[in-house]
Amino acid sequence: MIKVYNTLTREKEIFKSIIPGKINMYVCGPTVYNYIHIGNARSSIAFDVVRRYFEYRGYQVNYVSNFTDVDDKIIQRAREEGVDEMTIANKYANAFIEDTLPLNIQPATVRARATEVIPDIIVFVQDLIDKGYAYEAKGDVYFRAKKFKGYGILAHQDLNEMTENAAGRLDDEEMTRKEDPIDFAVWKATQAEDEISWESPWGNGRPGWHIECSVMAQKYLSNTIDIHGGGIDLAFPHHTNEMAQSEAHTGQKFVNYWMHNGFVNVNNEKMSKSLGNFTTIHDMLKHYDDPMTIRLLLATTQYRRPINYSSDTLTQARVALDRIRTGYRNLLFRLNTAAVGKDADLEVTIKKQIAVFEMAMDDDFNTPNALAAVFELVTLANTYADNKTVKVETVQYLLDTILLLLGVFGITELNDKPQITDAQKQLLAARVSARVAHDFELSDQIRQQLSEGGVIVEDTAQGQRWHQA
RNA sequence: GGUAAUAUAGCCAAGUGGUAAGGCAACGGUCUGCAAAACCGUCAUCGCCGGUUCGACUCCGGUUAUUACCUCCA
Repeated sequence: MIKVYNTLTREKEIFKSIIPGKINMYVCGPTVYNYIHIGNARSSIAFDVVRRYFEYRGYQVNYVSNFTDVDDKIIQRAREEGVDEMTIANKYANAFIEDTLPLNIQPATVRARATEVIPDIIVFVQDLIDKGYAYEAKGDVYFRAKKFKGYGILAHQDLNEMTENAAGRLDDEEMTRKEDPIDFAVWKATQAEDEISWESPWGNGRPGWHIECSVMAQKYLSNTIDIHGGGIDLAFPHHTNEMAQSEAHTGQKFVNYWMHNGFVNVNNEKMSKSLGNFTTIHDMLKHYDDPMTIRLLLATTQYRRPINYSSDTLTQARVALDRIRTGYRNLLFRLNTAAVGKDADLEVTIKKQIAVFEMAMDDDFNTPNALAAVFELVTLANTYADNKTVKVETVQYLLDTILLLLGVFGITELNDKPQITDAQKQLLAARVSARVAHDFELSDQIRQQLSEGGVIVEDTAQGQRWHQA
């Protein structure tokens, strides 16, 4: 029984999919006008973990995410760089794909793009007009927010105050177009001749922000979807508006479970493109060669909580991951010297930790508690590996279990295939001989030499063990 | 101003009405030719003030601080 915190109800609810065994989820992807930063990555990773856990639990997950590839910021960026909008959009959409690959984020089942669904958007908007939920004004089309019952409840905002706030921001010209300051654009008239645009019943224009997600969620999933995810900042206005549009359009509930991840902070301030205090994944990957550390770092905090990003927390995550890898390797080394059979008692203990892991993840994806269970298994692995005799089936079971559970966090490789030179192989062999001969001076010297070449040698009761630094 | 969230050891971070998981760091042991790795042990009374309760860190009220959202933003 999996419980999911639903932003709409502000409660953890028992999860039940519409179709048994299958899940339709939509996660808001980036507006592609810049490289993604760690905050954006957190969102992708948080929902990747959600997806992987559902898959671990046996669900078939249909995961749709989008690129919003037409938008004010893209147009502005194109202006600044003197290129057309699609050049910008394609560049950063590709960068997103490149940057998320090393982070081991599974590709969406469908990766949709706003510009690919313009005809669907136009149909959608026309329907809103036909139903009286939207109106055209000088080429723009606005949604009558107050006509939609319950507008604003997702973000728990007071309608009157929202209206006041909105009014304060609008200029006179906008006020004359909008019936109500709180109304939002579902279609925007083209502002300049050279701007990207599509023909529509309301003249040349482009989609407003929000509408693309409503359209794509419906087109690639269904009228009612199980889960809709995104950063907490999207609760308002983005998801609020999506919900209003979609439900006005279909007359059905749009989303059963709204999930929102917390922010990544830097110095206790949110990391954001507008504040300029962001570290892009693109840059980070250039200077940091162990992207799995990011995945572990994010797993140490529950997805709804804010997380502070710093070199300290990153280092701690790196060390923690090393501990897991070392334990895994230590046990893996015993595979060579394991006896046939299994240790039934230990397997019972392992199963207990699996249960702890699952209980934690069932509770709204409590990765910190789940991770604690993994660490218990690592300690078990190290302790077991220290035994005089170990049984091959149990060693393998423990190895498989650690990898299986970490796989839910997207950490799917713990022992990168070591690559050593023939010379290093010979040195390792020579060192074994030296130790047999009790020539410690020579063996220490060889160990030093290997270490300089990045091969770390350790001596155990079962002989010489080595790994790459 | 409105609406929320958060406040737990040096750091990161879970958690329950009955005396605080896990990781990092630190300290002390064990093992080891040495080293490394590992294992064992030690290390907090939960922002502040009240209240409810036999008992609260866990509920209620207040207070302080921090952060976020209130149409750029994951």
